[in-house]
Amino acid sequence: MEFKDYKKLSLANDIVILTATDKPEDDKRKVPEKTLQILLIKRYEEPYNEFWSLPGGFVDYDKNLDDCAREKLYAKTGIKNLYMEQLYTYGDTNRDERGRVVSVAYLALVKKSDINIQISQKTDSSSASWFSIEPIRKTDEIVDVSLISEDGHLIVKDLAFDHKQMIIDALNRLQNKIEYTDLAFNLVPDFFTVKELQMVYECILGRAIQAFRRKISDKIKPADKMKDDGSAYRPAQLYKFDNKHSKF
Amino acid sequence: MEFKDYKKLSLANDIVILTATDKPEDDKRKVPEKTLQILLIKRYEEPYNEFWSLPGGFVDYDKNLDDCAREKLYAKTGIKNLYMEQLYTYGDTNRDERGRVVSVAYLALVKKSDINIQISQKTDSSSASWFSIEPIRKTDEIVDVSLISEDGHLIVKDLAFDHKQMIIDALNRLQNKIEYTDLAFNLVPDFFTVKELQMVYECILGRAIQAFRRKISDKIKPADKMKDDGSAYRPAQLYKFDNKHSKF
DNA sequence: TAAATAGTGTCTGTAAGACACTATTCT
DNA sequence: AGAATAGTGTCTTACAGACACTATTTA
Repeated sequence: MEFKDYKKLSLANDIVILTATDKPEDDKRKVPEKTLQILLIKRYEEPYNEFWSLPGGFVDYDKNLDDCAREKLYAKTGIKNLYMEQLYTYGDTNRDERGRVVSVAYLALVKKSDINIQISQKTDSSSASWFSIEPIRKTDEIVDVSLISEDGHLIVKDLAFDHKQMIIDALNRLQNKIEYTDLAFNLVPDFFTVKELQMVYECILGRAIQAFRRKISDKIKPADKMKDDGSAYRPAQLYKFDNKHSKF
Repeated sequence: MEFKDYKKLSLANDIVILTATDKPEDDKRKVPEKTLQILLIKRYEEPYNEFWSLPGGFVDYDKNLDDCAREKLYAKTGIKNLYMEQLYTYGDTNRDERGRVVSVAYLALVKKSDINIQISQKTDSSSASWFSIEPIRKTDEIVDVSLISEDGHLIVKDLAFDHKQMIIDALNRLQNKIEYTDLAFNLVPDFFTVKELQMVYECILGRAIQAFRRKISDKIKPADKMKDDGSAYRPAQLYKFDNKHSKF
């Protein structure tokens, strides 16, 4: 038994893939701040030819929704086990001029150190690139973003479809959830300093945090390693995530 | 320009419509506790013939996703302006044996006093009914529910499709959001006593709240009315929602 | 007067903001 | 020695939990 065709429509995924990276810092003695980065794909077809867009594609009739998203994520990053959650479903009639397309957006968090260089190889006829995110806030809520490419240029054109709104929604989700979950640990290496973790929290929240060390002391445990990158002053203790009471 | 048909699938809405109502209380001098209730529809077709299910239906190709849900909600309740938010999208391949159906679930909150009696008239060849919800919690999270009809009987069969999971997800969403938003005011009449509002919070959270009056004092303002229902002892001040700093 | 609700006062513990302070390491 | 980070101590404020207390009304 099947449904009549008039009821059917196209369903897509779009994935907001975020990572945290060091901001360039001239003074090499200072601990660099962090910025969020997002992976975007350049389109080479209409509509929105030559616009940047979120990685995504149509949902396969025979696959679970979550599995589809995870497969697309793997194709772009080469990582299998990483954090992903459903974000929101966008279903306005006019969001794709080719016809009715409803899109289920996902939010994924990756450690930059985990990413495979397969990225550009796997993507066919389209180029992928990381962009730094500069959120624009109104009373703590993110209402807009600027995106800056690795060579320092702003994206001047809008993004394809309603992808900018998806990014804004994803950033707000992350900003809210980071306060009561342990999502931030998906954005630092397995071994990290307290300061590094703090920089991740601060760039997501857009504000400084006091007494940070005390607030997360029960979520981390010291590793038998010290940071050793030559450029710093006093070397910092490296920690790892203590997932005794992890909350995702 | 259109997409190929093999990409297409069926998209549905399901709506979790919740309200709060007084628990039956033998001692008429006591302020009654509140229970959450949910509106369910009895199916009279396969699959899941004679099972209870969430109100819903297929998404119209020519209508925005949100508008579709709002129209269905209006058809069931006769209310136009009420609180509704998108809950989650359920997309496992095996959730409907007739074929691939992805469903976008919504959560709606209604004041029992606002509901039109149109309900049973508007629903064609299917009967609608309210069920009291008894959540089952594990460390504060709701993991299951029992549903009790107005004549005191438990639903013994499971619900249709994955609708039970949708209800559980909706209740957890409500339980979480009620702590940092003003959603609860969608579940009390326009004029309410502090105790009545507290009963709504307590039944959603599943625990008692201390010093409730102080915590919400800046969200309510006294109305020029007192409660007057004959049965109580000292009559209580009626308040209304002060939406100066409302958060939804 | 008893019983029940309406509403206030106050103590205590916890956690965050603010910020001064000590300790350590490299140039 | 100076500069920077690593890490601690402590004061204050705010708020939640707990619970005793007063006030008001009707059976």
